[in-house]
Amino acid sequence: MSAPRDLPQKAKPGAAPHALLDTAFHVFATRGYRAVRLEEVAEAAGMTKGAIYYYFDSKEDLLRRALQHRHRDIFAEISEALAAERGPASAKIRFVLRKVWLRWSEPGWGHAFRLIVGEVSVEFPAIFRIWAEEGPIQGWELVRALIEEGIAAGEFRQDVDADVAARLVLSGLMLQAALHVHLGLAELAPCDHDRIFDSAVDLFMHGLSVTHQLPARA
Amino acid sequence: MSAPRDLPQKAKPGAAPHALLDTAFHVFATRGYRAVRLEEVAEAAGMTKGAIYYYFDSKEDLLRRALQHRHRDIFAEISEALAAERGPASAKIRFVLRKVWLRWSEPGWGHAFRLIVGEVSVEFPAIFRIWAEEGPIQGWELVRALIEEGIAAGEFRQDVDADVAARLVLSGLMLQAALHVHLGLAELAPCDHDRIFDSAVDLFMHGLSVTHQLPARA
Amino acid sequence: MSAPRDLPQKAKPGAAPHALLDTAFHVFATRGYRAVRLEEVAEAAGMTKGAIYYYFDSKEDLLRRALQHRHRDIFAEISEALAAERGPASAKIRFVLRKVWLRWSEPGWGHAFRLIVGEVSVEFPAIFRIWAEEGPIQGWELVRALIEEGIAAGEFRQDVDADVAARLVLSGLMLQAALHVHLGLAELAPCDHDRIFDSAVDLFMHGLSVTHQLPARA
Amino acid sequence: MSAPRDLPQKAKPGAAPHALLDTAFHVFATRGYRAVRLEEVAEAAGMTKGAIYYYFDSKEDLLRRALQHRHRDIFAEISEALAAERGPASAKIRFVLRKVWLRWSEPGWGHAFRLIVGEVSVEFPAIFRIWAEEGPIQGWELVRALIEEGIAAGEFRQDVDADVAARLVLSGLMLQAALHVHLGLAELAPCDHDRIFDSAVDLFMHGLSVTHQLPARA
DNA sequence: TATGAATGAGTATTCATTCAT
DNA sequence: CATGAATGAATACTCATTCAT
Repeated sequence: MSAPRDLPQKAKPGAAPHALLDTAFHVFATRGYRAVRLEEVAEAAGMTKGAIYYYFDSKEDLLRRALQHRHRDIFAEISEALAAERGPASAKIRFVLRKVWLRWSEPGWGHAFRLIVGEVSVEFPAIFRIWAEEGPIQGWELVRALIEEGIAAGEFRQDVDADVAARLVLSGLMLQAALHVHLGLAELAPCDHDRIFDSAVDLFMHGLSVTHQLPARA
Repeated sequence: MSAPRDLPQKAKPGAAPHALLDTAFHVFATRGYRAVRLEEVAEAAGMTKGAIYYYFDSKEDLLRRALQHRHRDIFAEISEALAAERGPASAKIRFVLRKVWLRWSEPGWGHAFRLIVGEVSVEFPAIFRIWAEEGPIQGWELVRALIEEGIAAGEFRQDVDADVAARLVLSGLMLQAALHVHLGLAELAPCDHDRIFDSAVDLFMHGLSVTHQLPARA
Repeated sequence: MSAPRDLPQKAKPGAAPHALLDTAFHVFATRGYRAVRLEEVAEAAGMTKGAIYYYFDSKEDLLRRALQHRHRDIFAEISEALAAERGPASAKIRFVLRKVWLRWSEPGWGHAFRLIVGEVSVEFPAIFRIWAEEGPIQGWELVRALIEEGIAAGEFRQDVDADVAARLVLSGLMLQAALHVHLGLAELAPCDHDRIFDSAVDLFMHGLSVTHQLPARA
Repeated sequence: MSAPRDLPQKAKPGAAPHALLDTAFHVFATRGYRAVRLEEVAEAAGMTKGAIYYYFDSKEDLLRRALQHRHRDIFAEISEALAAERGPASAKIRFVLRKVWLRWSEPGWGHAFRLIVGEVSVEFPAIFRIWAEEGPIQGWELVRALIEEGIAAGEFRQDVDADVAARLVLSGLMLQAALHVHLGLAELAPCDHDRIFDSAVDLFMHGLSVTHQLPARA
């Protein structure tokens, strides 16, 4: 699936564009849309430039379709899966966060993040907008709803700002995934992958919870 | 910084390159390093391509210096400022977070983030590394230290994972600044700028605080 | 002409290439040999590029054969028809001119003229030469002979330059047909189609005729 | 002026595009717009491809400007020169025809004709239209007016179709120039250059003149 | 026969870089 | 210092041609 693809093999006719899209996405994400020559994409896909132009109108067209093809509306999927979940809001939130953390930790995701935030956002703003709406924004709304559910149930504090809370935790995990897992910060500032998730969610849940603030010691 | 550059001829250092660096940074950040032609940078700076080559060796050189020039070691500055701060760890953390949030909210910062994460990370990994070390990583360490100070002082829970907590809150605020403040998400999912900060810090402080978990209402 | 072509496999000669040749000729003539892609020819002919290569060796081969196929040695035909004509030279000339004018007025002829004069002349000079010899030059000679017949019969002036006269009238009608009838000048400078022929022949005949020059009125 | 240009020499700065336009026109006219590579044009102009793109946006742009640059509104010039002419309409017409015949006999004109009729007409119809309007059509009108002047003066027959007469003689001379002088027919069907003009004009004048038709001998 | 897929040499175009003035 | 002009290597894209099926 998200495997880097073993390139040299002959692409089956008919399925060729499919494999091509995966390869193109991978190459663009890894090396940069602008920085990579179409010929390199072709080579990586085991074909020649001409073949790409048989299927796509231009480099831009290839990128667009590659993005569409790779695009999985993760929060729509999660919403569905969530419907089957029972239990308190905190459990549901934990469920959601685990799902996204796993997805964002998949190999290649960080490069996709880089591609979209770094290049698509300036070169194809319309595509960036779609990503933003179906990605982060939808995520914020899903989690915000769950937090509000928890507030209504008395599980979380009345005065929690559900919207901002959702934004903070998802943005935090997303950027951690991008920087730490994919962009090399794991080597510069090592931290166990599971620990990041567990501690982050713990902290987040503490922040939401109904509490008694103890008087400061001093 | 704005070093005079040792060039064969009588190069009068200073003024001109200074403005050029700002312009170059702005144009690269806004429109993309790869996507923008040097001629456009020159035009934006009110000179011609040739003039740029009087000051810089190449487009890459221009980018490097522009990044250096714009780079302010924010956490070093904050560390210094922090030295004068009295009060509990929570106050110090709030002080630090406010500083970074304001800095990250400055116009153009989000584009710089885009430039660095999106283009520099793949094209000039060494520069990216420097940015990472002096930026996020240093930030994480500064805040982690303050959290540990709070833990030691009994102000925060003993079982808080200071490292991850620091990562989460800084990553969260950083990506919020980039996406929300600069990359257009403010229009797609409006949220007041100050509220994001205030609510986020509130949530974070709650998450750290020593608390009495009340029995669930039901 | 529509020769079966000796190809390695069991090539069923005939029908298909015939239509193809017509289509190819039309497309090349209308849109330009160089400017048109073979794929467009194929599409216009209701087949695919590959099929064309079953019948023809190359784009050039297709053009050659299309030209041959469309080529009708008009002046040879006219010579034959002329043999049956009785009457004075002027009548024969009128007969010939009417024939060529009608032929040159046929739809598509102007584009063929364009193709041959505009593209074939520089890209395939040998083909152009054949066209010139069987077309204009043969025409000039045919008409010149008729004029000389008229001169010998005392019908035309002794001092008429039969060669140049033939050239002038045929060139004039030919370019009028090309420009006026086919290349759009009819809209920019309207003139009735039959009138062009009738008046032109009238003028020509007056020019040839034995006359008494009257003294200028003033 | 219309000299083929001695290419290797260094183009003076500032005047470069001027020489380039001439060269480009020459190369396109001689070898075909579509058939010629931009690099060949550059080479012929003593520069490199890049330099052409410094001055022109595209190959098409170069052609357009080259056509404009070379374009001399011959009939406008002739109209002016004509104003100084005294004498009967026949003399004026002879004057005009001589002018155009000389112009159309200039080296390179036939190639220009080929370029415009053969390629420009199908690829850039708008430019072709302009050429048609300022060339043939304006010529027809000028000569038609002179013929009408002659008719009014009693010099020419009342029943001459001035419009068609003008068309015929100009088209005849134009195509003779193109085919005979420039496109190689002079070798296939030799005819003295001056004789073509003199005999053609003689014939034309006879055709226009007031005459007494003698009874046919038979 | 005919097609869809693929090729690769060719071509227009771009753009970082150079340099005489 | 600065510019206009020019370069040429790189790159997107085209299209005649091939070929397995």
